[in-house]
Amino acid sequence: MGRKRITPGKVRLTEVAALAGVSPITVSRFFRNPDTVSAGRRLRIESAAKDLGYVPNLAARALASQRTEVIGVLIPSLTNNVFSDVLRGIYDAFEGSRYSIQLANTRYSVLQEERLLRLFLMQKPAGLIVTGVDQTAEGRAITQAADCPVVQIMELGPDPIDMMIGFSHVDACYTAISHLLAQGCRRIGFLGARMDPRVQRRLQGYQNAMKNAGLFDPRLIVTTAVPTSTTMGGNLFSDLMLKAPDIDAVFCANDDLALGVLFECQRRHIAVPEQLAIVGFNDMEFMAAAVPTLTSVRTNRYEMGLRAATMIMDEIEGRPVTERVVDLGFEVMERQSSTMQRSATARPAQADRASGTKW
Amino acid sequence: MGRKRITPGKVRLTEVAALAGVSPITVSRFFRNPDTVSAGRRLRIESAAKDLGYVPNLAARALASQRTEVIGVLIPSLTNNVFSDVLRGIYDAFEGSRYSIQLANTRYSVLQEERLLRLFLMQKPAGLIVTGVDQTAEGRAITQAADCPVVQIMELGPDPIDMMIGFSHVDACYTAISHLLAQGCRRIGFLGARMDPRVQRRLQGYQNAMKNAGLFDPRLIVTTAVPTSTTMGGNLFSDLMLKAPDIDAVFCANDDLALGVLFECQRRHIAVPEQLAIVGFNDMEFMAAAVPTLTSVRTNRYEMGLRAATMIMDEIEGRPVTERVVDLGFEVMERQSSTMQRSATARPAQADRASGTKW
DNA sequence: CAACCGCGTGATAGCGCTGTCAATATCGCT
DNA sequence: AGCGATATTGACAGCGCTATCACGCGGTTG
Repeated sequence: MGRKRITPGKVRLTEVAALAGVSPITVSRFFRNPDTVSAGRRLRIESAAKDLGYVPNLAARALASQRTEVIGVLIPSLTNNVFSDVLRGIYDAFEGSRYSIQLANTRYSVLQEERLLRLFLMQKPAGLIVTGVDQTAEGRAITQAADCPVVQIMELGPDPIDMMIGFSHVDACYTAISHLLAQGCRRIGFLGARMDPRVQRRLQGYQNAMKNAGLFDPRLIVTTAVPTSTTMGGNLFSDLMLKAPDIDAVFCANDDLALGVLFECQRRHIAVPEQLAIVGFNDMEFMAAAVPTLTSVRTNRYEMGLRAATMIMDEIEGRPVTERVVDLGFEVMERQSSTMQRSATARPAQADRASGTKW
Repeated sequence: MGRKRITPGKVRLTEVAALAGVSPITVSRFFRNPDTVSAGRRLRIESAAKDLGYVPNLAARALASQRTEVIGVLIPSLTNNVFSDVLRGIYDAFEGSRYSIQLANTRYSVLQEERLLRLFLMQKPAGLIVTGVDQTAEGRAITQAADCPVVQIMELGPDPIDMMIGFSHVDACYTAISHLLAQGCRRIGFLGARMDPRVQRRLQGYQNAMKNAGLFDPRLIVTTAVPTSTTMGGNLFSDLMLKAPDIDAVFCANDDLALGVLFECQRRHIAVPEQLAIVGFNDMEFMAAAVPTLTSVRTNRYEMGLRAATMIMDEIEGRPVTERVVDLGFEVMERQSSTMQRSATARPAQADRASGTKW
């Protein structure tokens, strides 16, 4: 004969309604949209709820309303600090709201991403934040089919699923290389690890810049599929020195690599920037503290997370989102490692000892 | 007269049951515990569910069963990479399980932590992972009252809420300082930022070691409440040099600070380790790549997250957790920045230029 | 002055699943 | 063969909330 559950001092909508002298549905309305309830009842309900210590049951709400208040966030890595900045922005934006964040790690795999997308979507999330623009066709399709706001973050692309916020990695790298060219560098190496889609777009920007300058040489490019690390920066740089000992600058697809290159230069007594200029990407905090200070491309990661979250909430709550594709831009932070007063002649880096070491 | 919702091709437990020729409750049992259903029906249900593309409705499950499958995780910071390693372990462990992780950021505030604890507990989570042992009394009480497994991570303490996994920060720092003393260092500085409870315990370990050696001097300690950063490492070191110019070693409460100190030494032409030994804490990846390589205290953060999650799952699923307090230990990774063959006489660091710089 | 609108409110009937208990089938044993 | 014990299975009645529709009421409209 069914369950005979005893629900002792449980506080439900009904209890609040009884105390406030209204119907349960009115209490429900009060919690979802106070404005639809007349002022008098509003006050009575409010105090009744407080007196009883009422806490809404989210599972019941989700079941009855057929939707959840979960925001799904898909990022490729939990270790890469680039994403922790974005995440902080997202969490800060949703802090105190009724939405809760469901975070998942795609590990840079589009297949994993599609699987997780599917997993999230079957729970009918209130919104979705996904990294990058390289979802599988299937993943795009099911995401588009789900009618919830979606923001793609970290980069820009021609065909947003819904909304988009990021910057052009191609342009960012192109600009960084242009800066090196303006400093008189001619043999500029490219170091990249992991080679996820965003790093590949940076490589594209590098190639564009070098080809435009008539300086492209495939031997200047050294990459690996292995995840990035400082140690890897040193290793990649060592490889590069074997392939192209005459380099006068290195662009690193991220700052960890750049730090590794700096250390390797110290090990090899290569003067930075006199013999070799270094430029990184992301502008992590340590770049400005290094000796010499390291040039990098600043990206607005915290703001990206913050605004992505805001766009989602605006969309959900019916506030029109006019800017559906937001370019957050970037800035080349020119520091000691790439700025020099010198002639535009190439000076190879293959020295065994530094002559005018600054550090 | 109630809703007349049209539920077109919706696949519920009932639909699967109809196709499989069993009752809905049997299908429900099949999904929760396949062993309780006879083999014949098991196969029929399995294929029926697959044919129909059945997806369980988690909200309905949570409402009916009065519990969720949410694991709450409370960490103090999303930026500090120490926690991203732990998180990675936690996410890896729960990957593919039925549990979903709810992450929240206490921002190093016990009040925030208590608020979030309350927030989580009212949703009846399946488990809870909290950072550290310094919850408010109120926070401890409500957490203990909730009957779900709880793991405190990152450190150890005398009175676990439920389970605990970490290591002794006091011992770890004591051991690191002992290493420096064994190397002949006498005037060992302590640099700390943020000064959260764990850093304070490291300071305690430092004080114990220095007092035991009869070398304690409060002027050797420089701390700040500001969050840690590489730049801050340089700043704190500069302060220390003003207060105690005769230091021959610096212990940094984390690796960012240590890197900042290294850079500041390069700026000031102080030879490491000849004039100044440096030891960090956490053993981030870059420590082994620096020039000179930097000594640090390795902690098993990934494993900590992994095992905390495993303990939670074991507890939930009725597998007895015998080791309810796990000491993961630590290891002093002795590297160039703190190892030297030299006499035990103090050599002050206040040089203006390096004589035998290695880098 | 009837028709109409919109606001605030309430009654009703689920949302899709599981706890509880009863019923039946299966088995081992005396 | 008879009996209790053990696995399987099912019926029923909610879990706590919200979608939907209905209604009353004051104010506008033609």
